Amino acid sequence: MEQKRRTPSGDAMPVTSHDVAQRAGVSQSTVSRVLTGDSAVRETTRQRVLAALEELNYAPNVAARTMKTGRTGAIAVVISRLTNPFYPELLDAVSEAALEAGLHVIVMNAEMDGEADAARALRARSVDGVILATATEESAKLWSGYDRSAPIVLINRVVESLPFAQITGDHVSGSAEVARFFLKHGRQRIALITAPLSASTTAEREAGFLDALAADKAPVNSGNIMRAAAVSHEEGRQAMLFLLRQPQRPTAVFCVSDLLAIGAIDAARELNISVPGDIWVVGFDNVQLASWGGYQLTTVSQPAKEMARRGVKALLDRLDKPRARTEIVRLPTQLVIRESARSWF
Amino acid sequence: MEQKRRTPSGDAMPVTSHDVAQRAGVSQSTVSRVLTGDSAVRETTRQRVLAALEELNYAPNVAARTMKTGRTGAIAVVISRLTNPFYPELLDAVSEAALEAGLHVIVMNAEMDGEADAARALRARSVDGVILATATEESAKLWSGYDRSAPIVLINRVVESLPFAQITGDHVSGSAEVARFFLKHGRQRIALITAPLSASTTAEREAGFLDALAADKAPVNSGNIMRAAAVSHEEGRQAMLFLLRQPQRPTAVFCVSDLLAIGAIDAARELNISVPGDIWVVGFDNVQLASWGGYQLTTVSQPAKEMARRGVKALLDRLDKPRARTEIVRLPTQLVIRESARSWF
DNA sequence: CTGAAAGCGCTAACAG
DNA sequence: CTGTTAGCGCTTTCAG
Repeated sequence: MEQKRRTPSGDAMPVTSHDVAQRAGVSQSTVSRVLTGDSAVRETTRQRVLAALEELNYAPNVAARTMKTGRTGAIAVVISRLTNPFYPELLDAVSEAALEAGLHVIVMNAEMDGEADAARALRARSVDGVILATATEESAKLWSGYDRSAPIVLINRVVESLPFAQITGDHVSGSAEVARFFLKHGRQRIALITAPLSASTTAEREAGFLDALAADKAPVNSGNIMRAAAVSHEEGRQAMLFLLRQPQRPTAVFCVSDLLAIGAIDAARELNISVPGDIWVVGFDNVQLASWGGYQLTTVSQPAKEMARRGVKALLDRLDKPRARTEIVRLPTQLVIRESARSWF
Repeated sequence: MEQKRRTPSGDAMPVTSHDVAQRAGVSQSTVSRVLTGDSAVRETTRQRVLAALEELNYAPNVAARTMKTGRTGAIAVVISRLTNPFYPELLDAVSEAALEAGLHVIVMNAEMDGEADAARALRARSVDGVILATATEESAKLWSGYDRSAPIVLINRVVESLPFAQITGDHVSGSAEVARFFLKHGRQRIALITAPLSASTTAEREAGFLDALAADKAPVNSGNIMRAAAVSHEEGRQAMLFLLRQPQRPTAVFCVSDLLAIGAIDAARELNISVPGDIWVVGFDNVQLASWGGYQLTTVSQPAKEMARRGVKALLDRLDKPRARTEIVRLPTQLVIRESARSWF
């Protein structure tokens, strides 16, 4: 057994490829060759190196490798607080896809200046690329220094003015489907609980819904459009309380997010108003919770897994061939009918 | 305006401290001094460097800095899939605490070999430390090479055989409180929905509950102890369906996790059995969802924020003074009474 | 106070 | 096939 190298204070020094080389009786570069595996090494020496690697429990110093290769093996994912249950699902999906590609995921919080942090990380080369899950028009100036060849991808939300690859759901048609669903079942007084327009997802869902209704000569009464200050359970609840206390209360409400819809259902519950007996409630996202007995929410499902998978893939493509063209992809969405909005015959 | 350096293929080269030095008319080491700020620099030259820094939009290369300083500015957090809503809340809290400390968070998925990945990252020096949120006895061998001075901290779950700092909740007394709550309100037939014992949280909650009942001469009938194969809505639901179909069904159930409890409530709902009229249901964690109208879950609250804050602090302490002693801290928990288990007088 | 110079550990030419 | 060598960009002595 060799003597471990030690600092003056007695700490064990980390094992370097030099230590491995010494132990295997080869040069340091041969160790490197075995590690990277792209250059031919005689099988017997390879075995010797492999053995030394194992015995010393060696792991290459990532910082040193990064300096040479320019690759860190990590990507930043900028996402909102995880209080909206759609985001954990999306983050999980991104993590899984990244893991498959051998990449580490650094999470940055959009509400805590995460986008600026990600921009800094990219310039500092501490990540190979960035996935923006919650970009807004506000983001545009932050990324103005980058062109389509930059390793940046948007998922979930879209920002048309940005030149990067973008993967989102087809929110317009998903919401239009909700509108037609209401009309087909003769819902007369229709309401909308929406959110700030800064998120493209919200804007598209709102437009898709309202336009489809207007196209059918059934425009929504402007008094029935509630714009929540944020996407949260409490905001959905408050908006619904307001709607339900009107003299002529609506008979169907579309909420641009499941979280708002769940707050809305809870508001109805508080007032002893039956969902769907007295009022239908529909959400958007199809989070896990939407399928559980407490809510049984009719909603539009978004392909979060697919979005994540494609986002990571687009990022990897960009790293390999920066000049390939970028595009905005819209994945199909689908109405999922459950108890919160359905007819019984 | 200076010429940007370019690669042969025409890409803009990243700005280095050399570029900044040249522009400011000083040596590269002076730029470094200004950057690190620990060495005195004449104010006028400092200003000149600062200006150049700004103009070139410089960001120091993290890999190069890491090589010199040994610090990466990132920590790994190993956590389970985010499908149990307690974990996003915990991760959010950790992220926030880490951000405050100027650290990036790399998320690793315990179910996808995240612990091994974290161990590798630590040896590769791609992270400064590791927070294990979902460690089990299984983890022990992975970390056997490390002693108390290693930058590793456990939060949420505890593994006694590990020598690291550990921050958890007082699950035993929280669960005992549930037991006494049941007894005080005369609940006779008491059941438990628990989970695999590999998680210390589960083991402690289970023991705390059962021991408190036994101490009061009200031991739980072994037929009323359901051990779910995993912590999920579906497992909670199935366990509850079984309990409710017994001839003498229980009048109170404690679930070792809110997610199980929510599944249990949904099972009761399916069978038209009233909660809390026919049966009380209590969970553990106090996730956000527990307070919403669809479940109104009585549960034991855990200080996730505090756990995260302390975990990050413990890690930072370890980095600064590796020899300080480690300990297992148990933060207080608290019964939160809501509709799923309460009496009306 | 400032510049010159030595490496951190690795990869990738370049010579044998 | 293998060893020698030159840096990657930064921090930190060491000399002025």
